Amino acid sequence: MFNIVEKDLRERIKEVAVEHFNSNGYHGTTIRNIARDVNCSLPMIYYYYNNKKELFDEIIKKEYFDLLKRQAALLRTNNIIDFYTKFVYDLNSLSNYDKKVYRLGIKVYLSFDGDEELMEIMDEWEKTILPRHYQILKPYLKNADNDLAIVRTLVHLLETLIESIVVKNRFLSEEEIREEISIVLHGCE
Amino acid sequence: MFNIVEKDLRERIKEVAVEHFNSNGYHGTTIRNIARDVNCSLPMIYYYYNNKKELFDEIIKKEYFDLLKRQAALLRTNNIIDFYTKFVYDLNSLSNYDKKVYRLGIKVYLSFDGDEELMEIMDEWEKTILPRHYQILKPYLKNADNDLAIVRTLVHLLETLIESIVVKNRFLSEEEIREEISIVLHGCE
DNA sequence: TGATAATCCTAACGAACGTTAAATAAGGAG
DNA sequence: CTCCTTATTTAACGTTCGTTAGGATTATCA
Repeated sequence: MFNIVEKDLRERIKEVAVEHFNSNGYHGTTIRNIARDVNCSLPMIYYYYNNKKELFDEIIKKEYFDLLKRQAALLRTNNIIDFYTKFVYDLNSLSNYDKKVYRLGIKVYLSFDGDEELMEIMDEWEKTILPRHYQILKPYLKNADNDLAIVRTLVHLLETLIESIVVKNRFLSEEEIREEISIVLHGCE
Repeated sequence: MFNIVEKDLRERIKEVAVEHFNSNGYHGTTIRNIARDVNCSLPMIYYYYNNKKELFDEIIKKEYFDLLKRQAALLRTNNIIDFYTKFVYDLNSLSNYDKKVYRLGIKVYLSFDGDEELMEIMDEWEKTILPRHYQILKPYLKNADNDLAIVRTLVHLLETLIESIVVKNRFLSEEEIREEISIVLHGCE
């Protein structure tokens, strides 16, 4: 009746699971510990999720990819360097939950967790990355010979910056982000 | 007596352990499976290593950091772009064992495995990275205002390239490596 | 050869795991 | 009030885990 203050149990389970999978990996996470932190009984987790793997998969397939798409949708601006700087800088203020989902996704992306099925989904997504950034950068690129290399380098740099913020949980200032992106995109303004 | 063909059992255990920790993570790896693949009895692993964690720690503390130091020692040349290109390119031909040790180390570095003690060792090493590359790049840097940013960007790019080769197990051609490094180090020749 | 130390094995321990059966509680519909 | 669905619990199943006790085998060398 007055269950407004308390989130849906199913959702709370998922949130705690993100925390645990993040800190202890798939095999290091136990349903019992999740239940303890959620403050519910152990079988309740089986009431909402068929098994451990299904819980993990839902986090990656829904939460992580939703997050990626939300991030990708942000991408519009006039100045290309401002644009990418803001894109990375805003990751600093991602919610803790989103950061952990992101981190977990990167873990699967690097084959540090998850299984082959999830990896295939990751590969599919990865194929879209370079073309997408190429489209964004196209109007700003000048000489045709190393255009693709610039896009590749930028994507590589973005990867490390994202990793720093999301995985290593560091704060990167707008200035240092801008400096590095400017070095790769020098001449593109 | 004629044990020449067969490697030291202790060493073989470690090699198989690298394989398992790599594929399944710390918690996903079982002593029993290691023993099976080594073709020895289960308690033999406890004969050479006090417990599972000690086995894992030895791989990171000895094998991984030995590898990092071996790699860092390679760094001398005339042309700075050639130099870094070769540095990355040569990772392609690392032995499978070394690649797996490297991968495992990165996993710990990103806090995806291991514990806090190992993380501290990682942090110590990390502090040496920027100064070391700054020393190497110093003679080639020109204007003082964004010198440090160039070093940082290069180190970040190197990180992703290393991850591509070692973690994602991709082959990167010398040309694409050179292109990306040249973009970051444009003007430094 | 025979003692001593280094290797190696079979067998088992207790604990923790993923998962499920079965019962109970709560809440609205008729 | 009864019935039925949904939500939740206690208790346990079988399995696998890390680890160890205790004995067997093999090498070393006086």
